Amino acid sequence: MTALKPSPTSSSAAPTIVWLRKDLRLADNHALTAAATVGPVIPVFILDDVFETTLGAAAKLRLKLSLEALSRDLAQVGAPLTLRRGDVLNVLRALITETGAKAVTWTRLTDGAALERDKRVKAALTGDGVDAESHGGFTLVDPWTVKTGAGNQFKVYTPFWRAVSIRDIERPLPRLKSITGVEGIRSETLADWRLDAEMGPATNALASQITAGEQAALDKLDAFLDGPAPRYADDRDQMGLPNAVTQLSDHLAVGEISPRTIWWALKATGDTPGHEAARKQIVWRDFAHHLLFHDPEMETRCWRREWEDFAWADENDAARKWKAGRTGIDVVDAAMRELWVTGRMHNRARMIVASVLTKNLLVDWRVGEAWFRHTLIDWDPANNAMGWQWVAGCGPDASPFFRIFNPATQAEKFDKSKAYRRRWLYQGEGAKLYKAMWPKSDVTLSLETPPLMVDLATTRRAALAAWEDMKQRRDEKASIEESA
DNA sequence: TGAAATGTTGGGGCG
DNA sequence: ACGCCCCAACATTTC
Repeated sequence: MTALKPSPTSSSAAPTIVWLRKDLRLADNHALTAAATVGPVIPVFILDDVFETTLGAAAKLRLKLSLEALSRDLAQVGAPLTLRRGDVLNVLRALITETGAKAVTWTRLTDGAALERDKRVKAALTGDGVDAESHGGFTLVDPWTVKTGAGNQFKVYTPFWRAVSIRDIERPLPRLKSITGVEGIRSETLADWRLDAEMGPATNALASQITAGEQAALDKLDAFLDGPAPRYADDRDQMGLPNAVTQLSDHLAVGEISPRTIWWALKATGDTPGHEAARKQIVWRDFAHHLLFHDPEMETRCWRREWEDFAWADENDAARKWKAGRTGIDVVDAAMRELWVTGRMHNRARMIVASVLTKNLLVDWRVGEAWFRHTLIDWDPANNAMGWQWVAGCGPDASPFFRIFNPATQAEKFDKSKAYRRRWLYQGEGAKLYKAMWPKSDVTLSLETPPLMVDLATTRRAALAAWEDMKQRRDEKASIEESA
């Protein structure tokens, strides 16, 4: 992480390639600023296997919209975005040959797939004699720098929050107003990438629900600070108040806004319980990346490994009904439609639907994780894996399996006015959007909901029994090992 | 960032 | 006035 030095041998410095990935912004972008400070810049986005295989259908569409916005923004400040598809190392080496670039910068990612790739790229470029330099900023703090008093990783959120909140969080860098670019670099065409292909006929409907780009993110942040921020601690759980939350999750996922920008904007504008609750949410995101960094298998394996023995069901008919929003549990079906139509879901609703899938339906959390990955525009590897495991009971923090949400009780508490359910069910605005998106679906826009697919009290008891079973098998296994 | 079951308490109706 | 019972409200424990 040494600072780039201007080339000592020529007055016109060699260009620097800025390899953009999930930092699609001009403000508080250390990789971009470091490069722009020393000479001409070649911003490049490379569509590689990691993007192609990790992103779901909705996230790919979201990425497309973000790249459109970034492309406009970069052209406006003088350094047009280059698009290339292929193996990252091949693309970077080709660009270096074409342009005589001497350095590559990027913003670090620490999830498993990206980390593997980036290590390989850094080693190879360094071997080539190219200055390869990674920068922080995707999270508030680098995941490996937060340690307990004993020097270990954190496994519980609250102490992690305390440790992060007393740290000196870096102040965001100002937005770059002018960047020296390089002329005549071949770029592929975004449309050719067909990033909307997987959304199929729902593409336009979903796109109409998205406001992409750095400016949109900053506008939403301002709107939040000017309005609901002081009441956020109480109102954030109210599913019928979509404007009580920041709505920044999809912007964060592609890096159109940095968490440090949000952190310092909250610090600067208020000291209410609402402002603190919002900062806590940003730190949850850091916590997720902290956990994933220390357990790179967390996306596919239970964080508490002993939970691999739990008798989860694989994809089944119950799971398919859950995905389709046909469970007969009104708040669940409403939430699953919100997910389809907007590519997002209220945080409280995410916990409720996840609890129903993993506990009342006893379906493997990975089925839900995969569905969210497919449908969320704000999909993030760490947030998604942590969230699902947290609810399923096999994840971190004090969330034992017997914390089983009662959807009816949750709806009564967090959708008392029924505004959320009305919006997404029956004749609500959201329900109409859903119907327009899936004209051939069997969803009727009537007051009728399907019958409850399961009895909540019975399935609750069954889930607790399954948990007892797992514990018993674990104990038996332990005693066999002991006697052996 | 549960929910249900169980335990405790205290006020009021009533004999 | 007093004890008894009922039960709502709240607290604690258990799953």
